[in-house]
Amino acid sequence: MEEQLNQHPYDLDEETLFLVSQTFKALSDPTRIRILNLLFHKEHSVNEIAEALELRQSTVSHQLRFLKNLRLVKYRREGTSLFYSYDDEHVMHMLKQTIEHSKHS
Amino acid sequence: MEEQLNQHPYDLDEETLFLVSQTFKALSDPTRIRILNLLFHKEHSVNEIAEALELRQSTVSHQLRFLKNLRLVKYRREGTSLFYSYDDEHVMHMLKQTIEHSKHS
DNA sequence: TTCATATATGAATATATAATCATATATATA
DNA sequence: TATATATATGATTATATATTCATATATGAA
Repeated sequence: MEEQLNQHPYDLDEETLFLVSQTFKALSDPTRIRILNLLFHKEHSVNEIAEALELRQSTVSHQLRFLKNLRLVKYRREGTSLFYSYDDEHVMHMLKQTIEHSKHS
Repeated sequence: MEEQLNQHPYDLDEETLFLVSQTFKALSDPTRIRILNLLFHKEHSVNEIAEALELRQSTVSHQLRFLKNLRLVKYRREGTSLFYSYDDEHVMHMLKQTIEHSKHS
């Protein structure tokens, strides 16, 4: 028997609410935005990202794990390096649009 | 003389970064998502929102202030009631798309 | 196997944030 | 003016989150 906590006609069910909030939360942090913005152009290794954005390696790694869990990025291995690239066209499109929107405001 | 803190070619300037992160932060909280989702259909007073979503009046008021500061909602007065409606088509479009996207995943 | 390099992970900490309570403010009406 | 109703606000608290340091793990080369 399914739980039905949301009986109001114009309210969202919990699962949808969680997914939507998580997606936008991924895009709500400046560091994650900068990382994804870097990945627009091409894939980058963890160290490349850290150097380009002047961030600690562990900071980048933690944030990449966050993005990976939401399937917003993926990676391929090359030796000891992991090259990350984006993995969600819809989210990247939203990000790009909002960046353009913000630049002109 | 303008400050130039971001010398890296593929990085974003601070102002854009702040605007983008704030916009997505507005959409990253379940309560704010539910409020905006309610406003898709029509304007609502603060109490109507609180009742429909089973939230405290002060919770709704605080969140509406947050959304108002970002110009995502506006209001009109009618007696002692304030009727809130959305005020940013771009953001509402993103929200709707992401909700639909999440419902089907 | 040993060493070097790249990345991931866990714990700790500082900060941000959402919800709540109590109360203030504003408007309308008697 | 006095009262009722609707909303806003400030302080508090609990929770979530980002960053950092120290260290573990994994891969490749010598």
